[in-house]
Amino acid sequence: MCQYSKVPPSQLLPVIDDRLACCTPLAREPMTVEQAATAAELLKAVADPVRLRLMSMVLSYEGGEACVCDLGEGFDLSQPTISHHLKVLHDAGLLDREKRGVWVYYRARPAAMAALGDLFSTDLGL
Amino acid sequence: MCQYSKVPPSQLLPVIDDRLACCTPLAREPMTVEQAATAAELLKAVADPVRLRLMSMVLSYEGGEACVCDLGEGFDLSQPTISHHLKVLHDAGLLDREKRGVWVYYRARPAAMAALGDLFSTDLGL
DNA sequence: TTTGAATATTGACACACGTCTATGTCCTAT
DNA sequence: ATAGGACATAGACGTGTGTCAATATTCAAA
Repeated sequence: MCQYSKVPPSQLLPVIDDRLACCTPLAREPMTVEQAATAAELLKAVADPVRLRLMSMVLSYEGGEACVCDLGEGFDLSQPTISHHLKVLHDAGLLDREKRGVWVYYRARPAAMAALGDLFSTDLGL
Repeated sequence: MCQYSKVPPSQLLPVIDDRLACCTPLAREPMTVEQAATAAELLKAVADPVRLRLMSMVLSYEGGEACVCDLGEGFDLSQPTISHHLKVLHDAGLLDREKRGVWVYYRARPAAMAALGDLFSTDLGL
């Protein structure tokens, strides 16, 4: 629980990102070396139980965003460790970050989520 | 290219697996610790550029299966390293393995692929 | 301006991971 | 029975990763 009393103010504007519109579905044709490298970076960021839970918490919070002070709970981990995991997700382009006063809010980037979804999509091209 | 002359015989029967029907979508509610652990194992297996390309090659091969002798090409890696990566994918439940004569054929497990797809699915529940 | 709280950064450490060489196993053809 | 090829396993080695304690930074309240 946050120990400060002020209420988080506004919603974040959705951020549009095209850096990740690279990921072909896994199943249609062999990936190129570059596609595989890019996709693997994304997947490595998310391939950790703590980071998966963090992503899932951010996504299911009201407004799709969450304060670090709320995210830290439920983990038996030190504050720097949580901060580290959030940084990994942010550096991979999966989470957006906004500081409001003393707090920092994280929000999932739709483009990155879509890129992950596309990787494992099974629709046959139409 | 395979150095043996015999032609790969039959198709594999599709394998039905329920061990992986565990993965809730990431976005609807916070994952449990167990869900995150299971999903992270799957993701870690696939979060490597070589393994991504291997998966993609297997999936896009005719009949959805591929011989190790064909998979090894296109990589600047030793045969044991390719074998190691295939084992990782197999141990994670992503690839099925069948030995036919001297060759070994790998085939993607639909249930595991579906589990990965579900993780990042954005459909809202219906 | 000083204090205290929220978060990030740094540096250290143990462990996991990707790769290789060397070797083993299993199958087929001779 | 033997030889050779396809694939797996074992062991070694360097690098990457998750974690922590300690410290720095930034902001708000008093």
